[in-house]
Amino acid sequence: MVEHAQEALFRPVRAGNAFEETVERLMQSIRLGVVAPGERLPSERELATRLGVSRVTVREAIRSLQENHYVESRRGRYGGTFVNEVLPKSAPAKDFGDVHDVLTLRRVLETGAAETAAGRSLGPAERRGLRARLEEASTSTLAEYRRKDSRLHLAIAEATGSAALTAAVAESRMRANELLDHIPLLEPNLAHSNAQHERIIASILDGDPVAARQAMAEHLDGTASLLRGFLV
Amino acid sequence: MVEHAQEALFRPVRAGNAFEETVERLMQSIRLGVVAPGERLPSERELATRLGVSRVTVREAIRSLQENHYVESRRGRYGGTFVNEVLPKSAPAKDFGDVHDVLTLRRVLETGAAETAAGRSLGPAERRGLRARLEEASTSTLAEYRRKDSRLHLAIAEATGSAALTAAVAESRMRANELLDHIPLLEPNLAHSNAQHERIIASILDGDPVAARQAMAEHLDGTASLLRGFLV
DNA sequence: GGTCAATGGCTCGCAGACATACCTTTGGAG
DNA sequence: CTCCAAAGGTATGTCTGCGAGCCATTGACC
Repeated sequence: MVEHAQEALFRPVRAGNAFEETVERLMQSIRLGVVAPGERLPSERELATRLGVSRVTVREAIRSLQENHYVESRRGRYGGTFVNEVLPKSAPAKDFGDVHDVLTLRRVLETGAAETAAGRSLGPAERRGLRARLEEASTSTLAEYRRKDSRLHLAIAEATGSAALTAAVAESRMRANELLDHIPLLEPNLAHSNAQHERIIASILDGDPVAARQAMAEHLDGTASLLRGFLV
Repeated sequence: MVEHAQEALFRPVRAGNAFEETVERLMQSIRLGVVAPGERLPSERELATRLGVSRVTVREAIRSLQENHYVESRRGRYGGTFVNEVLPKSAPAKDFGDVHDVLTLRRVLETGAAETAAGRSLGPAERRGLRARLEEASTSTLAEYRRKDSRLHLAIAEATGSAALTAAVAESRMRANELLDHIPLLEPNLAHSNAQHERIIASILDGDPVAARQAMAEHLDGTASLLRGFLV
């Protein structure tokens, strides 16, 4: 029997209970900027259907987000659950146990996504989307940077046309962001990131997979070494 | 709100119920050759702990595998649940809906894994393990090829030192194998695969990330185009 | 001003999964 | 030959999560 592969295959079948998983997903969609401040989440009934969870569970998750001041709900038609304009600071440190794990997977997924996206022929809508996200990120403030940055990276993953890859990137980014939230974000870093973003997007739009991978790798390695420096 | 990223984030939180997920995991460990024919699965109590599931659920899953002639259980000390020497043929065709999805993610993960593994300094045990898996695969018969092939690829993923990446590769391979089980496996393909395997492992052991990625990409693209040809 | 569709708010009974405890079988060690 | 540890086999009470239905609120539209 192959010993080590078992660790992967016999890992827990579910990360947490339905409630916790649901909270996690909604948090992700907010923290990654998929649903921006002021915007409305899908209705409870729709979320229940899409997340494959009962409405009761969705409501419990939303209540939890309300209590932590991430969202507010309004009743009546045209009501719904809205993301607050001012979001709480991130949770107080979790386990940094597997920094290497997170960073390794992130690097593989995101450099692969950049390369794959560059190798496809993108439609005009996709090209516009990428440019728009790039613009968003480059003009963002320090406060909203992490969210705009994630939206850009998610857009790149989407440009691969693979839902599974997009989901994997979202998951990986969320884990990486948990770590990144604990190190300072400085203006110079931000400017540097923006320059790298431009190179990445340009390479993708030019259809140059090698350059896109290379640019993404440099971009990620930058924050990775920052992280390793701060956490060790 | 970014529309498409929602598809990834608002996907179902759980693939199935605890029972189905457990069956899936045990099937994976058998079909991927992590537990070989004749070998014993971990005890029910251990599986329950590691999979984060009750022993009742583990037993139901094992019963299901028994009924499908994948395993047999023996009582008493030194008993246990053993993988049958002769395994049933794979299930009758599932949905080929997202071939592109599966292949895209597989390519990203496995080329990334090969590159990462080649970029690390591997210990003697890891190097021996890789060579052993290569030997296994190259001397295998047609019948057991898919399993030995998976063991080799999993060993490469393990060599990255990232459990998360290994788990992702296992998951991805399982999905890819479901597709591959429906196309013929011919002697010439097998010989070709073996040659490619040698190049991949050689590049990893030489510490040449670029060559490792390149070799893995060619290897995967071969079966990918085979698949696309047969399924379209 | 009335209507009504869509949304959040709420309740209750059922099925699945769980923890826990105990029973039965088996074969190696002493 | 006896003992007993470790494995599968069984039973029971609890709790989480689900389904389904209904209520309360709201604002656009007529």
